[in-house]
Amino acid sequence: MDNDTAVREPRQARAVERREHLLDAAARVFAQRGYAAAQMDEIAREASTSKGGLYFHFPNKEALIAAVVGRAASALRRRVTRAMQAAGSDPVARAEAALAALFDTLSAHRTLARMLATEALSGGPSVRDQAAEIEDEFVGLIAAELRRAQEQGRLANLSQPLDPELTARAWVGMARALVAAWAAGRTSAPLKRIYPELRGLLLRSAGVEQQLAQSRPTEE
Amino acid sequence: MDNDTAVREPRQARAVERREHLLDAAARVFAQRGYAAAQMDEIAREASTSKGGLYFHFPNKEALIAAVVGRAASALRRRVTRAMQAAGSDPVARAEAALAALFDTLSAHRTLARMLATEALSGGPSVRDQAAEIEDEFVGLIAAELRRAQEQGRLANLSQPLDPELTARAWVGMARALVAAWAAGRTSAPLKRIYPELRGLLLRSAGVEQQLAQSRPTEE
DNA sequence: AACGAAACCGACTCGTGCGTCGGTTTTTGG
DNA sequence: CCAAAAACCGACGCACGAGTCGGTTTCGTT
Repeated sequence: MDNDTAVREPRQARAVERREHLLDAAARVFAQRGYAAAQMDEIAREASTSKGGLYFHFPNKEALIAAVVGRAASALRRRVTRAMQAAGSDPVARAEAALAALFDTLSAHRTLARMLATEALSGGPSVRDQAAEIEDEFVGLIAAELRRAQEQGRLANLSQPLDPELTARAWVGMARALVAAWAAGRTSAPLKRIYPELRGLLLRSAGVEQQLAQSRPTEE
Repeated sequence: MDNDTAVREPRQARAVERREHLLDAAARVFAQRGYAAAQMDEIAREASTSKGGLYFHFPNKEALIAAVVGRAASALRRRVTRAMQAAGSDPVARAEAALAALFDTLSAHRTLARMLATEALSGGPSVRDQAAEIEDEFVGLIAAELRRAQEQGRLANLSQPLDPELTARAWVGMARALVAAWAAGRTSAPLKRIYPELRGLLLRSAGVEQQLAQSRPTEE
């Protein structure tokens, strides 16, 4: 009938939607089986399509997992930066918000957590590098806030001032370790109890004076 | 000639020695290539032997990496427990000594660090489990000391006392993150500077009063 | 020396799973 | 309604690498 008021999705949109669908399926399979054990056939089946259809959208397995990891990273990045903005301008609050968002997001999606914290390491070197870069990105984000906090004298002043990047990496390492243990079911502690305690460890480690130490439930 | 004062190694010893040699080669290759990409052929070549010879000592690839990881874990365990003994009876000193030994050992052997911190994750589920168990073991070791320290009132007394196991896991997570970043060359900080700072982060995070905070160079 | 067992060798088998490709269906534009 | 392009299908080809196996060498024993 009418073809200018048409509601049809102009191909591009369909393609994007389809791609998304495939990525969902791939993420599920990769998360469950790990990179090596995940088979392209199974991913296709999981997406109710065929290998040919899958290969129409992604040139090979490596590119597929790269896309999956990349998308997960974007989602994470979005959440973290939003949380930081919402936290205002206080660097300590922003750094803490970033960690909280990271922790929340990962623990809300076991799949995503497994993906980034574990399975990404089992792919080829390219995926490993990709995962490392993502981690570095978050470390950088937090390190920047710590640096500002330090300049404002919000951190403990020690004989030698602490290195923001090193501290940020340690923070992320803590969070990752706790999430990983939880995701693998190796810890008895329920999630609710973990974060507040982690928060305490983080802040104390950097010598932040905890004037407003009320546990503020992790938003979202 | 004489057969009771014989110096010959009674086969058993030779076998052990050979096995050790093979494990060395395997460790190198696994560390460099990762589990999946490491080929039995290459390991054999690295050990200047043949695939048949390799398979005479190990039934399959899985068993081989399990042995490699197991041996590395033993070495680590030996060092850590010795360091703890040497640290005396003070629980805080013992916990810290354990971490220091862990950090020292890993950072002294890039190969070993890659093995445990990274490559172990890329093996099959069995290896992953093995690695997780090893980590849990160290976490338990440290958690026990933290618990004692807590009972002696050496830790910050907060509204709710901190969970020793969770704290221990966070500590190990920190150490692992820093070692991994260093081993992958993603951090500019030289090793010498890393540990003292890590030590500060650790102790502060648990609210330990640092009466004897002198940096005591990591022994060995 | 002579025998048997342990240790070692490397060419071959064989399962597996990635990626291809000719063909079919669906969508789009005219 | 009709091409033509896009999207999809799934059987097949093929490389790869773990594990096997018959044969050879080394070593200890008598």
